[in-house]
Amino acid sequence: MWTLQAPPSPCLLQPPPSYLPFNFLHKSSPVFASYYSYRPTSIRFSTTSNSTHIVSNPEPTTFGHNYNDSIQSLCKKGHLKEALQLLFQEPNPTQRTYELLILSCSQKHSLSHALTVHRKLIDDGFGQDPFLATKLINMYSQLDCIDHVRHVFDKISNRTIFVWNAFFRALTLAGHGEEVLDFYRRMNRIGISSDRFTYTYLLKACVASESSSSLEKGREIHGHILRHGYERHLHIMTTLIDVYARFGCVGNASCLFHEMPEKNLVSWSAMISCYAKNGKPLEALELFREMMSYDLLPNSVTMVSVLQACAALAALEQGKLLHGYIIRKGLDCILPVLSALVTMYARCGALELGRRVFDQMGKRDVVAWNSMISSYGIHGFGAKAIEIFREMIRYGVSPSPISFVSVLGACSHAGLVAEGKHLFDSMLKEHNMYPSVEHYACMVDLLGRANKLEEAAIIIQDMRIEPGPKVWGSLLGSCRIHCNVDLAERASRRLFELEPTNAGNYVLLADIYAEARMWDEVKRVRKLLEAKGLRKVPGCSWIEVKRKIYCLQSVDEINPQIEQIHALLLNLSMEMKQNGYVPNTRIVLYDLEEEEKERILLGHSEKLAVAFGLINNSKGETIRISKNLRLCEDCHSFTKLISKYTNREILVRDINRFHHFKDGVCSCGDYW
DNA sequence: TTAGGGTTAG
Repeated sequence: MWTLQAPPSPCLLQPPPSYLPFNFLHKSSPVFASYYSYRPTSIRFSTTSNSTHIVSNPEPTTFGHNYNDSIQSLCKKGHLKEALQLLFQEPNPTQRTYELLILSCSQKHSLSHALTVHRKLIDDGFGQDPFLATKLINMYSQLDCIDHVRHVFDKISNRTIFVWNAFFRALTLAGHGEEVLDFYRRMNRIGISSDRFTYTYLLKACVASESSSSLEKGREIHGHILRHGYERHLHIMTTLIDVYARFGCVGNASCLFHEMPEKNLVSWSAMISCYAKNGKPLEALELFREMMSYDLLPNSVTMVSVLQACAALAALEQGKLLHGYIIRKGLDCILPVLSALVTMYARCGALELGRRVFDQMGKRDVVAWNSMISSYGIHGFGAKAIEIFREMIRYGVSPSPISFVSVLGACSHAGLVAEGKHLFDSMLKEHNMYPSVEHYACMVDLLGRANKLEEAAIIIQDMRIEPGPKVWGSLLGSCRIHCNVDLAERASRRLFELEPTNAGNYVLLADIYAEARMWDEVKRVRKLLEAKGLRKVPGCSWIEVKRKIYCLQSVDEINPQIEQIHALLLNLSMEMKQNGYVPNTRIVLYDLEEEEKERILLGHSEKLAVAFGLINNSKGETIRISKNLRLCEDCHSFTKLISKYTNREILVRDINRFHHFKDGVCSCGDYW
């Protein structure tokens, strides 16, 4: 159907009639000029089809402007209210008009204006336009209004693949990954084919889904991708690498990456990030070097992952080189890069350098503040972490859930129980934030470490949400420190149900039994571990010597200096034994002769790294080590004595925190 | 019209 509307009256150049919804034509209003330059001819073409609206209003005015140009110009300048006033003046807004306004509502993050635009759009007969439905879904998604997203999706009858894709994206962003997969099945049942965009959203939905079978679903989508011939698609393959990375399937990710026929900076960065995040920092740095050898220049995103890898390795010299590169390439004004630098320096033991980067930041977002809070935390400066936390609030930055995890973690490392409790209580009272499982886990850790195990158990009992594996894991960890067998058995029973394949839980329980000399129980847990085909994560320590990073493992046959290392450790051990060192053989999980247990203890990766540092570093140079697990009691007391005996400063960062050994004392005050 | 990688914690 064609509708030819009456041409506008020439009186449009006169002042507007008084019935206009807004008094927008005050001379100071930015819309004033636009209004008077607008002279549409308003020929509107539309069809009755529910899928197509060809509505056009393209005529330039005498002044070289048309209506949509005016709307666009107002939107660009951020004058959304005025653009809306203009909308109500126009008898024939077009699809383009609404597209511009929807975009502007998203940018201005204004739900009230969004609702106005949406209502007017329906009144003007665009309610079934799939193009605009897609835009509306994106808009409501950005405004965090998932119910409005659902409403738009429910109402639109012509659901093009664009509409489905936008809906999947919105649901995923809102954390409803599980639902995406249900709708995907529905979409398949009614015979709508996916396109390349659908697969990337489906994969992201698998990651967002909290179901225990998310990985399997991801693999299923991978199968669909292969069946539909997208296995060479750059974006889909990159997303797939990221999905496997997030599930910790480094092997799968690496296979895909190496089989990709075409790679770009994003795919390289995704793989580097996968290694950095999954305990393979050396591989991350190696891949970064390889990428650079192809003259592919890293961007800020790549640099963040590489800095993470340096942080994991405590590779200070490498980190400094990267900092130089970041400055040369002008990436030192990008907030995530600066936050990553703060963390890198702190995790490499150079807290002061991290603080310097933090102090020089012109602008600080909550992540930057959190980086600094956790940096003080891992170094054991709990009071300082609380001070930074308070300073952040004074500066007007609202704490995020991670700010609380960081500051509570800092209290935990420093044994600040009362302060931690107070901060925990302030979450709801002062910041209107309900504690999550992570926060409860921090509280259990705080109380547990401080040997208030029963109080920690009561916290779990009174939780308003289901205690997850993190909470029970914290309790089990505390039972390990204070050797509480009864509570450990309770915690591990739950953990074995919740995380049947996490080897770490079985090892912790076996450690507790070993410490209590309950050898039959140790054997039982070990058998359970073997029956499930699980393996203890092997301990490994990294050390940087003359800008090169070395990895030492307890069963190390790769290092050419291994014999020299063993000999040095044996000598040191014998000499220190004469000066009071007693090997803590109780932590060895096997019921062996004392001598054999001592030999096992001397083979711990952290001691090998210390010896390697003593052999290869210059005299007096600080030894910096990073370890993938928690430092064991024996390595801790051994390193304390070595620092005194060899007059060396030794920095060891374990999975939890920093240990700064000097003159026979550790900065953690033996509380870790 | 839609798309891929990143920052903070335990």
